[in-house]
Amino acid sequence: MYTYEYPRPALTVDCVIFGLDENVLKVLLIQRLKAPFEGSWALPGGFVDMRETIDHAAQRELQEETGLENIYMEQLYTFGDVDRDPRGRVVSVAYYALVKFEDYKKVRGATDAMDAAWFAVSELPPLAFDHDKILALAHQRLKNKLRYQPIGFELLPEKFTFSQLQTMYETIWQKELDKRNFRKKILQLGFVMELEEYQTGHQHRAPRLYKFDKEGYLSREAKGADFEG
Amino acid sequence: MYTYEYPRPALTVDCVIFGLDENVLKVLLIQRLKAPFEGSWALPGGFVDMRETIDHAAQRELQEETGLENIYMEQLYTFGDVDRDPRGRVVSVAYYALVKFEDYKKVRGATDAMDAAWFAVSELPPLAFDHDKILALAHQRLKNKLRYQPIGFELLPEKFTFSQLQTMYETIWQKELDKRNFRKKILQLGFVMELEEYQTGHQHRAPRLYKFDKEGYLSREAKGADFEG
DNA sequence: TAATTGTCTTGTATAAAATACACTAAGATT
DNA sequence: AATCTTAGTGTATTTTATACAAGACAATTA
Repeated sequence: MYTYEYPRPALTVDCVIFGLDENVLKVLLIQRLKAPFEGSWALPGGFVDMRETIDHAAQRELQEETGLENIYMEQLYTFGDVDRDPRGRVVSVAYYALVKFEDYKKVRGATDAMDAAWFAVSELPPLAFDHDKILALAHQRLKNKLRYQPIGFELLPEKFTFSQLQTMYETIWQKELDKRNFRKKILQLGFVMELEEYQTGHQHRAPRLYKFDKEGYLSREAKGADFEG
Repeated sequence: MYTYEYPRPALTVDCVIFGLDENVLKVLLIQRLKAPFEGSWALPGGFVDMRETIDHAAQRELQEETGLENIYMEQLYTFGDVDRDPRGRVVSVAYYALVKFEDYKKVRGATDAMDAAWFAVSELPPLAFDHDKILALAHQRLKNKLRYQPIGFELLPEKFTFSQLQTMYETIWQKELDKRNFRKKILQLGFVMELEEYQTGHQHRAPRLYKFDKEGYLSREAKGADFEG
């Protein structure tokens, strides 16, 4: 038992993990093992330990509930409404990340969850707590972030075609893009490197493969990829 | 005394309040009344009560320590390193806002602080805790936000001249702008309304006054003031 | 009242970036 | 060889960003 002079809210973390399955944006959910919301689907998450940073808590909870390890997540927002948890006052710091769906396609419910599974963002089950709000904000942020930073490469295999890249952008933005202009813009940004390899095995012309050009990206960033001034 | 089954971090809020004094970007600090860091300058802030949202806690603490009331603040980031507070584990949700410096020029240390005062962002005293980190992040965010949203009008009097507006942008961005191009861009954005009034009393041509055009801004936002696609 | 001072206000030419748009190329299959 | 399907490419137009200099006007002073 732990005693304090003043009452303290409990502190949790919640993780919004996005992945791209073909052309569908999905999110990783767990099925809750305990009350409240027993059996409901929810974002992976849990209580922050005293001896870990909140970033670490997010990583740990994700691992414990879904098995995903070493996922770099970014802090999203802290949710602190008074009645967001029926157990009492619980403040939750939300994180989000993009992962390669292929690498984590088969998730199992790990230690602290009945089950874990991917759901299309457009067809979600009812979620526990205020997790629908958290997820909506994360989706919003994802869309914005993609504009300025070359995240999203994390969603693709190491070598990818221009079609795959474009489809990813179209999926996350929910909008069709022109092939030629898209190619022009991406090449101009210098985020990708052309490879001398082609993706074969389909019944049509073999598309060239590309990979993310980290150096190109960083040198651009150093130059100051600023928009205004 | 309050007892819990598991230990809990304490939860605080901290507020970064920016104001523009002539051409100098300033931030509102308080001088701490108690240990730790007694007598040090720090961001206004304090513990979250059980029956208030974290947003409310930020407003309340700001009021209690500086007297500023009804300031709309935006959540910035949550700081959760293990050793950021010598008293033990304390997680802090940071908020930031812009206020009209003129309206709050004379701050007093209110109930919970020895003193409160404005400091130029470029000439800060040593700060308590990790408040330098918080402030740096807030400044960063402020600069970015100004690009996309017409905040900053909160920093000016209701009626302002183009010079004042431009000087504000130059101060926050720390960069000189071309007068003609600046005027063109702002007018094109439709954020301001021309008034039939002029600012007199100086020994030179009287500049026209403008005010923030909320309708113009909102209609633009509805149209989708998007940058890409 | 004419000249001076200091800021306010305005336009145009050029360069860069975004957009719209349609055909040929090349594997795979029949 | 013909067909199917996706890959790949260029140009003209519009929009936006940038660079840049002179006259307008109110107040003050000679």
